[in-house]
Formats: sequence, C-alpha cells, structure tokens
Amino acid sequence: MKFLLVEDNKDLATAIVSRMRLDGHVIDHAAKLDDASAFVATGDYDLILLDIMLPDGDGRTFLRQHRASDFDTPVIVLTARSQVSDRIGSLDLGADDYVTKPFDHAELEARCRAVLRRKSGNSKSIVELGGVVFDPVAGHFSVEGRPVTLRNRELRLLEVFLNTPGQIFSKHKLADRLYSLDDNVSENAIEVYVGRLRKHLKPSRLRITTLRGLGYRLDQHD
Amino acid sequence: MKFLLVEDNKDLATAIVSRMRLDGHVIDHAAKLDDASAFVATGDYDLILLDIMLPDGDGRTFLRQHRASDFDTPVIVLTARSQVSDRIGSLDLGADDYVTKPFDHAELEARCRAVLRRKSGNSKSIVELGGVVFDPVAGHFSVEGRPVTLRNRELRLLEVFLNTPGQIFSKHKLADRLYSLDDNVSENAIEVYVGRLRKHLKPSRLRITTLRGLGYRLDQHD
DNA sequence: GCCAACCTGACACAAACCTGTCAAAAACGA
DNA sequence: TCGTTTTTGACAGGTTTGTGTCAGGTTGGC
Repeated sequence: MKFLLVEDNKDLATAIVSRMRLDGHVIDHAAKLDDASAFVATGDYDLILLDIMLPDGDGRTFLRQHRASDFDTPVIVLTARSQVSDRIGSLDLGADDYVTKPFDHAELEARCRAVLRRKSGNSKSIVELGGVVFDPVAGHFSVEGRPVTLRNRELRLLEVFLNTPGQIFSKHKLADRLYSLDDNVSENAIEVYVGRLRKHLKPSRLRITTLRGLGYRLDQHD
Repeated sequence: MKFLLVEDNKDLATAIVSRMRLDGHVIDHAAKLDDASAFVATGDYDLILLDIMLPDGDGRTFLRQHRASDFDTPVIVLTARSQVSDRIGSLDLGADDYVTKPFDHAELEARCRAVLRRKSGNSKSIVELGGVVFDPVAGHFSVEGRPVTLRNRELRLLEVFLNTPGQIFSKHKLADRLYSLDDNVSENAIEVYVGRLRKHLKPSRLRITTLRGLGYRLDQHD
C-alpha cells in the first residue's frame, strides 16, 4: 500500500512516516499543498492523509480540487479542530474519514484499513482466488492450503495484483506502487520480483502473464 | 435511497426515522437483530445503520454474519462506547463507518452521504461492437467470444479505431497516434499493422476499409 | 496500359524480458 | 552493542519476440 502524507508539522510527519514504514507501507511526505499536488500527479497513491492547516493554504481547497478532477483516491483528513461543523465540511467535500489530533496511532491505522477496504469494493479483507488465500492484514498467504512465507516486497506485489486481478500493470505502475518516489529502482527490480512471485504461485491456478511492452497481468488459468 | 435502522432505543429510533423521512429517504426500523436479519433478507437496502448494543445480542455478530454472507450493503455503526479498541473492532469487522452517541444529526447525514458516494463510483470502459469485445484495462480482446491475444501495437491501433468508429484516419494521423515524434517510421509500417489487425478481425463483423489516398476506416458490415 | 497506392510474406534486429549471482543494506538476536 | 541472518536490487549474460523494413505482388483510377 502506498500512502501520501500531507502535513507541515515536521515531528508529527516523521512519526507517522516511520510508523507506516514499520507496517510495511510505502509513504511519501509533502509539507505543503504545492508539493502534494505534484506528488498526486505523478505517483499512484492508495490513500492520502491530509492535514487541514498548511502553510500555503487550506487543505480543503486541495480536497475540493482533488475531487473535482475526478480522482477517487480516498482521503483521510487530519484536523486539530473539533467542531462538528468543520468535520461535516470535510466529509461533504469528499473526505472519506477524518481523525482529530491528537490521535492514537492504532486508531489511524484502523481507519486506514477501513477506508482502504471500502474502496476495494467488498468489505472483507481476506482474498481468495484460484487456490490462493491471502490475508493482507495478517500477511498470511497460502497456496492450495499450504502456507507460504513471502517476503515483504513479494507480498506487496501480490497485493497489488490481487486487488484488481485481470488488470494490466505496467512496470512503471508497479514500481510506482511498490516504491516511494525518492528510491528510484530500475525496472529490472520489478522483473526480478515478478519472477520470484511466479515461483511461489507455481502450484496454484494463478499465473502472471507477461504482455510485452505493456506490463504484467494476473490471471486464473484453467 | 432506502435505509434500515437497527436500534432498540425507541426515542432515538423515532428521531432518526423522522429526520431521514424529512430528507426524502425511505427508512425501515428493526428493534432487534432477529428482525434486522428478516428485513435484510427481504428488502433491498442501500445503507444499514446498526446499533452495537441490542437486547438479543451484539450488533457486531450481525455485522460479521452480514459480511460473511457476501452482502456489500454499507453499514454505519452507532455506538455508545468511545474506547478506541471498540471502534477499531467495528471497523475491522467491515463497518464502513461509525458514529458515537450522542451524535449530531447533521453529522450522521453527512456520513451517510459520504458512504453512499463512495459506493456509487464505478466506471467501466469496455467497448463492444460488431461481435468484438475489447477491454483496454485488461488488454482482453475477443472476437465472437473467442479470446485473441493482440500485440502491443495491434492493440493500440485497434483502440484508436474503436474510440471513434466510422471515422477516416489518414496514415499520417495513425502514425501520429501510434508513434512518438522521434521515431520516424515509414508509412508502410501502418499498412503492415492494418493488415495484421485485419487478420484478427476477419471472423467478426468489423472490417477496416481502405480509402485510397485518404486513409482507413473501421466499419460494421452486415 | 500505366502509374501510384496499397498489400503481404519473410527476415533481421533490437528491445523487452528472464534468471543466477552477489554485494550492500536492513532486520534480527543476543 | 556487535555479529549473524535475511532481504533486496543491481548487474550481466542469455533468451525470446515484437517490430519495421524490404521486395515483390496486387489493385484501382485515369
């Protein structure tokens, strides 16, 4: 999962970033709205954590523009204000949830999970497909009933594929989702991980098809 | 919009029901879990408002069963408890949101709107024409039900034609769409690809007509 | 009948992809 | 803290295959 944090408070930002990294997520950090817009334009985020009060404007302006341009990336608003009216304002502007500061990190995580689960359509988190059972929350993965331990990156790659099976993902897109902007990996890294994941998926009925020049696709084979 | 309210507190229930009716929604009311299950089985709801503490059991049990049986009706949990752990529990069980009592009615409405807005955001772009089904996202292409694997360039060419069928595309225009400025290909390359695509389209009712000196056009032939 | 425009099978080549190996980095354990 | 184990991604060499050009054939307009 790849997040974008828009927050100007340096200390809070680094705290959230390190916690999210610990959970195995990729997270980029923007300190102001200008940067945030640039990040959103280039990266492909699963979730945006948005502070309302920022040095160069109100986060809600950003939120309105974001929705107006038809992005459906979920947004969780981080707000210090506690007035009900402000909260409603954010929700009506298209926020998917809000958290009032100061907040418990466990709660932020839970809300992230909940929002993400919603977005992926069905609200149950365990995915089952073609002889493969995958529990992204626990990080468990089993093929034909036999549990397999995947490494972090392999797991995340699988997660991307399982979220929308049948879709083509270009290597660039996969890199976007697996890595944050500042680590620039070669496209070969993706090839390597596709190869590794393929080995794990061998006994199952899932396979990753290569579409030359287009990318990769997860399909279910007979 | 049709809602179901599961709530045992009579006063609160009637308050919510009347407010929702005022907003123009249809809302049914169940006072216990047994009734709720019956309502869900028969009616077709857009949203469920679920109290956690009910006379005949915990609302979360209902929620778990609801999700297990693959219903994707969004659920907003109404809870009197404010402990972080309880809230997390509900979200992880598949609730789409929660509201802690006592709550402002405006806030409940805002959350309903937010949840419903999320659900209705799907857009598919599959094109179907003359016995040909084309899914650009999955890269699937089938003629008369039979799947055909197209190569990168063939796919892109087809995409151009299908976007505006019936229109004439000059070879120059097609080259513009398929190639970047700095690779300068001969016009013959286009002819080659039109030929290749024609082979694939043979069993369908689509054909690419040549218009000498003008270009090509995709049309449907009885 | 002639010329230009178009079609097409074959082919060479480069781009795209795969994979084993390895050093560096990160996570882990004591 | 330091040493050990695991994970990670770059690299290089090998393999595959999509691609555009070419050459020769076909078609159509005048």
